[in-house]
Amino acid sequence: MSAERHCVANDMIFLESEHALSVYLLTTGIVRRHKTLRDGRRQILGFAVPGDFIVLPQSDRKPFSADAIGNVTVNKISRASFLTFMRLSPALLRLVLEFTSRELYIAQNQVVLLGRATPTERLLSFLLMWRDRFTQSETGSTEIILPMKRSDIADYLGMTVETVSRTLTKLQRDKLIVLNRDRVTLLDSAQVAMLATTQRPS
Amino acid sequence: MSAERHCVANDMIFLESEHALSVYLLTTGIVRRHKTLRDGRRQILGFAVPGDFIVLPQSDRKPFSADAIGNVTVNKISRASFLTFMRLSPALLRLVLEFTSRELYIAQNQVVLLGRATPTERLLSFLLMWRDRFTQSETGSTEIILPMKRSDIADYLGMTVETVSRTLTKLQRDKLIVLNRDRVTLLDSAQVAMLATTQRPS
DNA sequence: CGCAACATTGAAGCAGATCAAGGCATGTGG
DNA sequence: CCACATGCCTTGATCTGCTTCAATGTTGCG
Repeated sequence: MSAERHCVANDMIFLESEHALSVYLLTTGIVRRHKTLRDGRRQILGFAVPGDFIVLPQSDRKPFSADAIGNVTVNKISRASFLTFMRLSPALLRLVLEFTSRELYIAQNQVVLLGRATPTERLLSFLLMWRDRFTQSETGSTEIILPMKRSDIADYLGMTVETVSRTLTKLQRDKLIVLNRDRVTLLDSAQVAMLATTQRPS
Repeated sequence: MSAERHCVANDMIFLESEHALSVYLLTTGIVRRHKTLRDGRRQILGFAVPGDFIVLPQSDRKPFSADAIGNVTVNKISRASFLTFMRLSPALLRLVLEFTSRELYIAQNQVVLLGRATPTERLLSFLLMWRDRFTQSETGSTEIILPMKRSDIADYLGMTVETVSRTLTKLQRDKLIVLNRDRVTLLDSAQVAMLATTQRPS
C-alpha cells in the first residue's frame, strides 16, 4: 500500500467540491472537518486526531471540507489502491467499518447536542468528549487543552463565539471549571458529567 | 443465517439501555430511531424505511431507542450469528459498511441542519430528503406523504411542533407547497431545492 | 512598542419557545 | 344520526435566551 508521508501546515487539504481522490490517515496534529454554506455559515462536523482517517472512500459522495489546525502530518493513499487493498483484506475492511461506526456514533451524539441540548450542556459535553478523545489518557489530569479557536468550538456546537465565551465564564463563576487561555481545568468532574447530557463513545 | 420474521405494531422494539442483542432488518413500515434525555427532551435521529437495518452491531455501544410508526415487519437475526456471518462473508461486510457510510452521511447532513439552518431550510431539506428516501421513486409525483406526526418532525429537526406548523403554513402562503393533512405537494421543486441548504444522499 | 488576531463583555433586538386557546378530523356511545 | 370526546394540528400572545452589534481586553509577535 504505497503510502506517502505528507506534511501540511495550516493548509486546506481538500474541498468538499472535489471528490475525494485520496484517503488520508492523520499521523500528527489536528484536522477539522466542516461544511460551509454559500453564505458563509459553517458547521464543523468534527475534529480528527492522530490515528483517524480524515476522509474515507464513501462511494462518490462529497461529504465535507477539511483543514489543519496547526501543523499536521498525514499518510496519503490513493483512493483506488486503498479500495483494492480493502477488497483483498477483510481485516482492513473491518477496521474501516469499525472506524465508520464510531464516527456514526459520534455524529449521532452531536445531533442530540445540536437538536436538544442547552449551551451549557453542549460545552460540558464537548469538554468531556475532547478530554477523552484527545488528551492522551493522562489519567487523573483534569486539565484539558483546547488547540482550536473559540470560533471552532462555536461552529462545532452550533452557537456563536459570544455564547461560547459567555457560557464558559458562567461555568467558571459556578466553580465548575477554570479557564486559562487554551486550557480548561475541570473542578468537579462528577458534576460536569452530570450536567453534560451525552454519553461519550466507549 | 436464521432470520425470524417478526410483526410489530406501534411497539417499542428496543431501548437504548439494553445492548442490542439482535440485528433487525426492516421489511415493511417505518421505524423512528431516537434518543430521549431524562427530562423528556427527545431527539429523533432518523426514520428507517424498508431495506434499512434498524440497528447494527456497533461493538458494545448503546446508541438509541427505536419504535414503530404504524405497523412494521422486520427480519430479526441474532447479533452473534450476524457477526459470524459477517466474518465469513466479505460481501456482507461490504454491504454493512456501505449502509453505515450512508447513515454517517445522512447524520452529518442532519448536523449541518441542526447547527446552522433556519426553520425554513430545515423543513424544506426534510421534505426533499423524505421524498427521495421514502416515496418509491414515483418520478414526476410532487406529492409527499408524511406518515409521522408533526411532533416527530419537530423532534427530528430540533424545533417545537408550533414552529413546524407555523413554518409549513408560511411556506404554503409563499406558494412553495400545498398542505393537506399528512400530504405535502411541492409547487416549485427548483425553488425548494434552492432554499434547502443540504444536499441529499446519492 | 504597536499591530493583529483572538477573546471577553455589554447593550439591544429578535427569532423561536412557551403558554394558551381554538379548529378539525376520527371514533364511540346513546 | 347526532352529541361528545379525543388526538392532533394550527393560530395567537407573550416571553426569554441567543444572536447581533459594538466596544474593550488580552496575548503574541514583527
